[in-house]
Amino acid sequence: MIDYQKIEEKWLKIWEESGIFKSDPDEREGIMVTAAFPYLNMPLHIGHLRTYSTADAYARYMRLKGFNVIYPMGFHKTGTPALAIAKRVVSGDAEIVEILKAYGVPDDDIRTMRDPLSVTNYFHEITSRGFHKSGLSIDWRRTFTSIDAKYSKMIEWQFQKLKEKGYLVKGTHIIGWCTNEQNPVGQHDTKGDVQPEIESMNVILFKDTESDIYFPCATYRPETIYGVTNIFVKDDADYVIAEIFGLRCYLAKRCSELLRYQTDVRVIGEVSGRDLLGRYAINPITEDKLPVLPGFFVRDDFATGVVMSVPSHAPFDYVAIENLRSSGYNIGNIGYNRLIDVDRDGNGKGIGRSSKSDVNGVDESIPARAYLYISGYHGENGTESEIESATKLEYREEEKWGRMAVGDYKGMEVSKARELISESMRGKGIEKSISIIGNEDQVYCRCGTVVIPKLVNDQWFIDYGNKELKERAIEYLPNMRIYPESARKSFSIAFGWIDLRAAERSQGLGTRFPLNPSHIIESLSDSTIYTTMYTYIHILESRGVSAEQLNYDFFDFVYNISDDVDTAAKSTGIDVVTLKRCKDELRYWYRFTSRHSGSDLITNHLTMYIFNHLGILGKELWPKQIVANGLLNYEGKKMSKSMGNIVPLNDGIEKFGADPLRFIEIAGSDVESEADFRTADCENIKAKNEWLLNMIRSVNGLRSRHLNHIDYWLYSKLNSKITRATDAMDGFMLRQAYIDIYYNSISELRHYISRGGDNQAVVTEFLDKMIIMLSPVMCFFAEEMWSELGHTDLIERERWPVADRSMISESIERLEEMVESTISDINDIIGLTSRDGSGRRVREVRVIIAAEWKSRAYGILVERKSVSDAMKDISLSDIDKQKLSAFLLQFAKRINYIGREVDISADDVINSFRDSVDYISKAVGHSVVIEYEPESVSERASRALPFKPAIEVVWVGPEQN
RNA sequence: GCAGGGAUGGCGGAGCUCGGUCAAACGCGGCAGACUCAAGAUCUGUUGACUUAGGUCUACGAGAGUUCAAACCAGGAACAAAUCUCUCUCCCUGCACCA
Repeated sequence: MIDYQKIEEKWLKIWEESGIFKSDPDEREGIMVTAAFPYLNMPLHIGHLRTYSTADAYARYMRLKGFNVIYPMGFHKTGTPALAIAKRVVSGDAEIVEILKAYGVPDDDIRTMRDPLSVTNYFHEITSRGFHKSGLSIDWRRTFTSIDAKYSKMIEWQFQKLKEKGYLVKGTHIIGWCTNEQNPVGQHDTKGDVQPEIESMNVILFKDTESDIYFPCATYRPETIYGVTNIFVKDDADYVIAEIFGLRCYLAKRCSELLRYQTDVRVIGEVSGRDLLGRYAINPITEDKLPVLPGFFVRDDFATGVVMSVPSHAPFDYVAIENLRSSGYNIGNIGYNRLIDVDRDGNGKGIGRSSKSDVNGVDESIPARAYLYISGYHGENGTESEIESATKLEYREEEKWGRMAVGDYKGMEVSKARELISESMRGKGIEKSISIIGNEDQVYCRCGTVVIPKLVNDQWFIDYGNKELKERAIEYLPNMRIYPESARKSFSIAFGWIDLRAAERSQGLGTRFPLNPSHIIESLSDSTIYTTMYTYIHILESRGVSAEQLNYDFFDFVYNISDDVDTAAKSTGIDVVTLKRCKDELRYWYRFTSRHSGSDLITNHLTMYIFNHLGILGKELWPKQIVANGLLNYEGKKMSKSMGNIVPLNDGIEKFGADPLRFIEIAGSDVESEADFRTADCENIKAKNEWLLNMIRSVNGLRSRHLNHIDYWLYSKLNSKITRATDAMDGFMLRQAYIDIYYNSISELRHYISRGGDNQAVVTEFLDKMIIMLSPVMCFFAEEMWSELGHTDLIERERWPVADRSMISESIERLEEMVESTISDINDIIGLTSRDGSGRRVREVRVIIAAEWKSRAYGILVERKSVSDAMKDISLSDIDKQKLSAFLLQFAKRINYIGREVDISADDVINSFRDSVDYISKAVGHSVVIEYEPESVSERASRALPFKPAIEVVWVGPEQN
């Protein structure tokens, strides 16, 4: 068994000692490969390795191609998740302890995570170790973290530039907010990690008939204004009269308190819900007089606590009305007017068409009632969740297929009418809007408080909506190399809608925001142009330059915004040589950069990466190549905390071996698609590796001698493989490349051996080149096999093989295929025909090779695409007309799609089959004779085709046994 | 809701850019055989249905639609969709202050 751990340790040590991955500028072309640096609030799992190993394979490939390559790596410590972890650990949150344990963090270590810094420091160590063990070819001299003092200096400069160019703007913004902790609440701050979804809702104002106070009714469906029958309030709740929207309104007391966070609310007086009952309000559009009634479903902590009732189209309203009616409550004269027709196929009926329930016989006269029926709600025993689903279904269908049946927009699609109605009411000042948290279930902060929307004033944003910047990005997009190509579209869409992006936060680790030092620079914004720093950070470190020296002059000079080295030297106190080295090295490595990340970062990080480069830096420093890879599943399922199926990176390497893991992640699927790590695949690769190693060890037992047919075949396969694989690599089609390099090579070697191949020189060359090509992916194992093959230098110093085109022979490969397919045909025929139960046995098998003229005739037919033309062709005039037409006519039906065949003479085919006759006999288990069509007496001989010999199975009857 | 992507055989997953060479690569899994005292690993074959000669039929979420070149001679008619169009159903991803 191959001991992967031992091999890994061995080569890690040798790589470390040789310093092979440290690179400085030289006469070669430079390439910098970077992957989005890891955020350190959790250990990485094997899924994260996908990006890093893919980037590594690319770096290694380009090294083999003769480029000077660096693959540097930093660490991201900025932001709030680490803070959230520390807070939860301090508060003794059992859940976080469980999660960390699931990631393999020991109890004792968890207890040390009492502040964000120790959280990130802890994971920094673990992650760094994981990167080493994964075999990433990183130049570790160039590492840093996003909270280093020098990093902060660079970020401050970046924001200075953004400000100068007018990309920083102030504005207002709605966020999730915890009223208890007085903090913004993001996904990782909520119970269950749910993202608070902030939505806006319409509020329509209905004037009280007795006063100038309004009922502000929150609704998603302003178009139903034509069918409002009454107003609902919560009768056992407290209400207030408050000034809001510049008017006096009735609001639920609790709502008035929440709405304060997003608009001005001034409470004037209090009133109980019960007091509101019996009043009347005026529909501002229809001017109907509407009674105020108690609604069982009305909440006094959501929106305004005042609801307009449209019982014909809102199941809750319908149920509330019916309940009141049956309980004897005096509801006055309330009827059901149909406002919207759902008519999907023009027959006037359509309710419930998209539902799976049986909708036959539903009375559609009152839509809300019909939807309740479909959803299984039948009277008294109905549940709220049934009403809920009726509501959803009705909203959805009416939105999608509904047309207005009444009002000013009669006949118009609901979705369109809604907008117009809303617009018109806003114009008249009778519709306003508010923000609400739209999640189905309430969202709670981890402290237990309900999350509410809050309007933030005076917030700084990066203006990615800046027209000129946007245009520049859109224009530049086609100039970048993007893999997979489909990601280019995602970018172009993201470029279209990216707009204001908050640039600062009130808490977390990171660089202070220069324009508001009490805030921290938001952590996606502080990691956009940091890749530049990889190019010179080691110079600063080795020259003992301090962070304080890194003023704006330094960065202006290094980033080529200024050429004034003397000013920079003077104001920074850094010597001219060092300054110039920094500048030169930045330009050297930035001539070609390859940026790697998961495809999930296209719409945020990668887009911001591009925009910041384009916004601040000169064109020579703009991004050149982007690679966005898909994610990784484990045993067919997404890895997640809740599924408990997370494999931490370091565990994964120990369990599966870095190389098999890398192989599956890098080459197991196309870059763009989701990869799947399956243990079975991993075992399969390990077994193949065993076989390869044994193969290599057996090479010494072979001898070199003159070349046979099968040796040429293997050479041809090798060289055509090199051509294809190189093309695939250059197009970032790693999976395709490695099917050829790995799987196909192994089966070719197997075939070679089964055909009696045993030439040492041939096998050695095949293995040498194959292993070199394998090394970008299985870096440790390739190194080990390379040394097993007797090489003393590191494989990293080798060159990617170049195909010897003279060794590629289509005909040799085709002949071999013909032999194989003939074997399989013979087996099929025997299998099929020996089922007759007669007990007869095969005496021998005749393989009849087509006459020479057939391949000539076929070639002409392919060219002419016409049987008659081919018949007339003078070069075929020597052939018997009858035989010729019989032969050609069998292709007539599919004449337009028969392809050109490799040109092989009948002699070559015969020789090849005669050489292989023992092999064929063995494979079919019967004696085989090879015949040439013109000389054959077999009645099947005429069936022979140029690329497919005729087969005759000769039987011995049972009586002769 | 908005935007993007997808639906292929027991499973995963190619192919669909340029409709005929696709019963559909490759890998799992299943079955049979070899090896072994045995199991595992490995190797070989097989794995839609039917079939006594290399073939036929049915198939690529559901439903509908679409069109072309050529075929010993002459005149006439005509064929094909995983792949194109539309509709539906279902699934996945992103949607902002969050890494």
